[in-house]
Amino acid sequence: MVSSISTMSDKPDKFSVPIALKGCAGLAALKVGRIIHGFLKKDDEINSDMFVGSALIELYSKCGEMDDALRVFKEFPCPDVVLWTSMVSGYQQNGNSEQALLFFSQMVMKEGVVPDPVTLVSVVSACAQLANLRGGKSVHGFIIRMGYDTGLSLVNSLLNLYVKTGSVDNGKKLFGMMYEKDVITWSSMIACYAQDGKTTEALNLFHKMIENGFQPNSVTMVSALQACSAASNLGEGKKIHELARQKSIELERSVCTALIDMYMKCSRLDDAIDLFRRSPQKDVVVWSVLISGCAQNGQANTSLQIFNSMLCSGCRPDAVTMVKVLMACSELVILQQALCYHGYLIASGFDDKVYVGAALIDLYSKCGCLNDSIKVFEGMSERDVVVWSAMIAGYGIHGLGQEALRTFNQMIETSVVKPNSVTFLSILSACSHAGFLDEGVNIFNRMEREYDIEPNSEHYGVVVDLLGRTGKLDEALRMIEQMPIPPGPHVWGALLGACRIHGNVTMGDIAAKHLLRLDPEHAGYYLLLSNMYGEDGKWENMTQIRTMVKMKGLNKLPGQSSIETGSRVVASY
DNA sequence: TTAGGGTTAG
Repeated sequence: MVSSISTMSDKPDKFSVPIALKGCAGLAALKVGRIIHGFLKKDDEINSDMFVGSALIELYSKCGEMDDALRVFKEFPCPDVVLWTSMVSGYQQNGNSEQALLFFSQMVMKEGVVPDPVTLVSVVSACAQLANLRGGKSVHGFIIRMGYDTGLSLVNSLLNLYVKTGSVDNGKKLFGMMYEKDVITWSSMIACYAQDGKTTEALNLFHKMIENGFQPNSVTMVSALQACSAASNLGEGKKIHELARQKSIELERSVCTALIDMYMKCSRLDDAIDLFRRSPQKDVVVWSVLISGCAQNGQANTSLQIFNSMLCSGCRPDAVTMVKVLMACSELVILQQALCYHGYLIASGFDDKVYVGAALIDLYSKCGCLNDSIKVFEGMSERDVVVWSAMIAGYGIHGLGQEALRTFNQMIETSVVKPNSVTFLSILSACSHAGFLDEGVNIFNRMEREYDIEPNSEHYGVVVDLLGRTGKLDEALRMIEQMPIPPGPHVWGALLGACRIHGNVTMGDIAAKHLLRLDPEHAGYYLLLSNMYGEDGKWENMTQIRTMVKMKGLNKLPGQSSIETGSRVVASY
């Protein structure tokens, strides 16, 4: 013991230097690391040691200095697989996965270095980060051929690839074949289900994991909470909250944020705000959750107040925050303020993000400035399905059915983007607003046949509305009767509206009966019904309905509008 | 005596 200490204190050698460098990397102590590196340059033996080299590369990549890492790497004429791997993983962990894959291909193709399981973990992670399923799958094939497919870390990284690319089937298959699983395996599979909206599967697996004797950690809980949020499952969410409290991780940043989001999605503003107040680190993510949560719960004004508090607290907004703020503006139809935020977005360089563009398109079209939506849309170099859908919806809101159809066709014919369920809702409602019966019905029929998208209750609602508006009441009713899923209140509501327009009280009665059963608290439907009776001279029925509304204490929500002068809202009704 | 890897919040 004594002798080893005296050896250590003599002079650093190729054994002690990597340990010291590793310590620096762990502490992100770049300055100290650089000093050590400086000393080494005088000693050729230490400097050319590959263990020292990889420790240096690790230090620089953990500190985000990939240029320095590359300089170290280049000093080795024949780098071994560990040095190559350090570079690949360094690029991957610094978010430069393209460069990681480039390095990997150079290593294998040009230098003939055989990758080992550790290299492949970084390569698979790079594919996952780029959502490159094809590349990842071919690496998966290689891993099987090499017989590496029993290493837990490597298989976990493959599972993560399927999570990130949304390939639930591949993930499920791999998960089923794994004979060795750890908490990361279970957490990844839960995330896979949760992110795909398979909330029941996610929560079932969460319970199964506990039954199998694994302790969920904060990562597991975040995914399980995501499932609760998506399903608005307050009961399960509260149970997970209790579990987090027991494990004293309730206020850990990611858990706390996910909990706040869950309470917001379950309309429990008070619980969400209570947690926010208690959260020790208020970063831009948790502020954004609060801002979007308030807007989603009909408190867009509060959203903007919270945004101001956030700025006052010194927290800088990012692109996601700004999108949430724009959504709140869109809700409040306050254009002047939104214009300032658009200016800020451009100044911050956030405006090149696809989801920012989509939010701007939505904002301008909802504020009545369709031309600005078009300008944003046309200025975008990259358009995803949300962007296309927002533009189609924008034309729809403005009654420009022809333009909506043209955009929809342009999307299908000229881009690789595939329409999703929301796109169809947008185009169908554009057809409905414009009274395009044949086009709407045609698109509705193609939805499942050509795009394998099952229409949901909302899609049916829009088509019923379309049929109803154009007077095809019998067809509308037939469609409802033949629906493979139970018709929601929107569907019967659309029929009732059509019955009122066309004075068909008999069918209106049928629709109303279903509606009052499905959504007995919705005052608007009672009003629609009583108006219909009134127009038909059925005063007795009308009085009956109005009495019912009074007895139930329901009030139709007053319509809201704002007046904007200069940059402030001066009145809100 | 020394090295490189896998899951997390909007």
